[in-house]
Amino acid sequence: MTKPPAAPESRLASTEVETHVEAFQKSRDDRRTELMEDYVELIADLIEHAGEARQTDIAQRLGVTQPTVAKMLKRLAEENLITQRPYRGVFLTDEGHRLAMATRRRHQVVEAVLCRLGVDPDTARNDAEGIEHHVSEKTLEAFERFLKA
Amino acid sequence: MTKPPAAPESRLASTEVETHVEAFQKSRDDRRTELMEDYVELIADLIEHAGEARQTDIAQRLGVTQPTVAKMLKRLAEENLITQRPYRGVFLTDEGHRLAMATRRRHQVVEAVLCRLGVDPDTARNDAEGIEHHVSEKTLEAFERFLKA
DNA sequence: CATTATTTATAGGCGAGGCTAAATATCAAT
DNA sequence: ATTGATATTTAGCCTCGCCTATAAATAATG
Ligand SMILES: [Mn+2]
Ligand SMILES: [Mn+2]
Ligand SMILES: [Mn+2]
Ligand SMILES: [Mn+2]
Repeated sequence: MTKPPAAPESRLASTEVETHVEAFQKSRDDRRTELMEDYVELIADLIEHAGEARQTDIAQRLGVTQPTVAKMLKRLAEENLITQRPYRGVFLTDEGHRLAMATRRRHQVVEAVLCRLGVDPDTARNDAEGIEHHVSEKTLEAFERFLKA
Repeated sequence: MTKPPAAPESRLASTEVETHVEAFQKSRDDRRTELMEDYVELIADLIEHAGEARQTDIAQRLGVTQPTVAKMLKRLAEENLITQRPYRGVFLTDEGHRLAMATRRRHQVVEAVLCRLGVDPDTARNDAEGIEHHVSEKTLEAFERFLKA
């Protein structure tokens, strides 16, 4: 559209535009859930390794301030991913736990793939922390097949 | 910190925390530049394939409204990535062009790697649109080695 | 050249995600 | 039990990225 269908590139334009916009929309969508995934994954880790997940611990690990964490935890509670007992730490709901485990799996698989491709462990961990949120189920399965081979 | 150094896991805790926080900070940092990268890459594509990049075209491709694009273009101009000539479209500065080419390279390499690993083309394109922004130079080089092998 | 269509600009609003500062509440220790 | 340290809550404030509605400018057309 925008210009009449006479221009040479316009013939394929409409489908091209649709596939393009789909990718960008998925990307924006992923961005909205990235933080929630990092939180539940971190909370699961803290509970397993430290026995509890308090706001200050979470803040320290994420590198943000504690009031920032407090506000986000409210959102996570509203979304039924966690419950809170003041001064007793944060706990995952069943739904939160499922999301945490799914995120952890993706994180591990992505990191392992990077390592297998010769990336050094530090870089692999750092890059995986961002990449993990954009890996679809299909891509994840392809990664797992690659690791098994 | 937080607890005395007596707890069993605390011995490694301090370095663990630092590496963890580094990954999250990189992830947040990448998120800040994601959008700018998508814009300049798209603008380069539009100029090459359509001869010009107007606000309405950009909006249509990204799947957002035109005022959203107008506002973002102001930011990109402030950051010296683009220049604008009203009703004549958007143009990349040298800096913007360099960023666009770097982003395009990453996009193509990531998409190619996914395809090589057996991901179908549509999924590869969609996932690459998000993953590309979190791939460091080291990982990119590993990807390129993998593709050559 | 006057009218219409398209493009761009502007105003105002909303939620997410970050911050600092200050008030509360709990915990720990003397 | 009092005091001091630590943890949590709350209150503003900011920027970014999205939106709708509208106005203004330009382009295209009869
Ligand atoms: Mn992450
Ligand atoms: Mn992770
Ligand atoms: Mn992208
Ligand atoms: Mn891209």
